[in-house]
Amino acid sequence: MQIATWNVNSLTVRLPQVLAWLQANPVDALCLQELKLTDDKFPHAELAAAGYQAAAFGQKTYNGVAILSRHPLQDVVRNMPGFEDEQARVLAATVQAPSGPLRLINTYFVNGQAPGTDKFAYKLRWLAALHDYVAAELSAHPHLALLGDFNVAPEDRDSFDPEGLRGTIHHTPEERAHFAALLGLGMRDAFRMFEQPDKSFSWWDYRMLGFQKNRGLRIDHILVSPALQGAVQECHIDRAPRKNPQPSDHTPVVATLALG
DNA sequence: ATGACGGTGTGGCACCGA
Repeated sequence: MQIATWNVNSLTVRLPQVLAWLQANPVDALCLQELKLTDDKFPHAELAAAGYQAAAFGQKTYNGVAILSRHPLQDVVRNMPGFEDEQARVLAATVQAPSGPLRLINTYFVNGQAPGTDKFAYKLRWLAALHDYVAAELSAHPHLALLGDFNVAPEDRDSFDPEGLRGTIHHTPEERAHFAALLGLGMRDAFRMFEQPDKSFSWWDYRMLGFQKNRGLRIDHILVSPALQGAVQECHIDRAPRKNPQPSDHTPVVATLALG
């Protein structure tokens, strides 16, 4: 059982790359963020031809999340119940795998722009709501994974310049406290369950040769519930798609679970 | 300090991302 997350920065532009990646990496489920398209434009047919059904939650221009799966998807929920939000950032679904049900919460965390801005305040409200939502989902679904673009570099080692960027967006104590609060629910960062190369990142700025210089951040994550942790066999960042022509600025994170 | 790159929109640049 393999699950993955990828911020594609426009599914319209990146669909050929997603299809090529799925052919080379036939994961059981793939969570996508930043679709930047409405649901009527979602490419269900092309993905079905590749063996994937999809639950999509999009909007025009910004945001948008989808869960692709080789197995049936059930109990699809859009956004966080009780948290009013005009932005399409959260999509939950249960993957009915042969090994049993696996609840996935696909999230596109708020960027937050900079501390002190309205967007940052929105980010903190959103993070607080997510904590409560994950807590509720955990009690209902022991086998739970929280995947997505977290827009938080959890630790200094998750940033190419932790000193220079200290206190700036993705690096603030407030954001990191919210990430830690998710771990406080018993969730674990699958990537950090294993030894990993130094300077492992999942996003690089398009500008100033960010990728070539490995000036990146690790902000895309897969968190797994206590009942899943014993099943996690591997987790890695796949840098290959970042080398494509016309790449997304993010690249996929993949985890392998031994379920059943 | 600013912008650098890339995507979207109804555009001729502005806004947003991270």
